[in-house]
Amino acid sequence: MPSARRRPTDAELAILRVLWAQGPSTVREVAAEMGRESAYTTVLKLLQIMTDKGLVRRDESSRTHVYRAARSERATQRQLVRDLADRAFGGSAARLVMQALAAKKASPDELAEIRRWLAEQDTSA
Amino acid sequence: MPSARRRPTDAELAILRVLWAQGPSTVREVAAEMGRESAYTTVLKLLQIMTDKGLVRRDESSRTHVYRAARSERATQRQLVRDLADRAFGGSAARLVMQALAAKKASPDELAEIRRWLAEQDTSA
DNA sequence: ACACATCTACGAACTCTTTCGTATAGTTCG
DNA sequence: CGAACTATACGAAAGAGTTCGTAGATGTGT
Repeated sequence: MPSARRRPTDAELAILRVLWAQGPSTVREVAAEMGRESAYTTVLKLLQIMTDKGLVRRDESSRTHVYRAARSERATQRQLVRDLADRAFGGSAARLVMQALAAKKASPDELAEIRRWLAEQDTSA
Repeated sequence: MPSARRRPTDAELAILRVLWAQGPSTVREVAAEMGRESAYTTVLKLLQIMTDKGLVRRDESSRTHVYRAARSERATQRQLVRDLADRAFGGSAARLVMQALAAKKASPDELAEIRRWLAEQDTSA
């Protein structure tokens, strides 16, 4: 039984974003945050599927269930980046990085943050 | 709204990788490069669909058609990075960059290349 | 010409994702 | 109690993606 780690679909990721931003939430809270783009039962169904897949955990102790993301935003982002690097960059994170910097202009602040990060890599290596 | 830019699917991306690496190719050449994981007609069907979508161009001048990627590898990579930044990083390329660096250790050479890139940004700005 | 190989076109099946309506049960409150 | 409200569960449909078999056209070698 291969522990095939699947990446979240688009709709699933949209829900995860809400859960990461707001913390544990009910179906209604998630649906409200997503606007009228999805009906209440659509969000409910997605959350049920995501529970089966292990993407979210469900607290059923009260009648109104409360959902929370099973994995952190950072861990999920890492998985997605790794996946994209493998699928489109021959597994090279560095090449992905340079395309990322080219794809959207980073602000001076962001560039500074990246430089700081790189400097830390130097000292810690 | 005809110019709704869709991202290539997994199977499409696998084929594009072959076309980028090998240049314009026939169905047989693509299928051979992909091993026995997909039957010949599967590759053919995908290429037909990709032609309709505008992902590849088809040269029909000889009986055996020759396909080539419609967009460059770089342009496609950029689109994918932008898409991922929007879906999972709040549109911030810089945050994606730092996760990319964390997701897979970059080699010293790669880190040096990134520093060089950053330095160029400085001088040109 | 005939047999055979190779090519494209196309349809059908199957899975996965996404959407939402309806059914049903628990809660609230007049 | 009973009407209105809110919750979960479930089914089904619609769409996208993937796979491959079969049909039919075209080329090749004997």
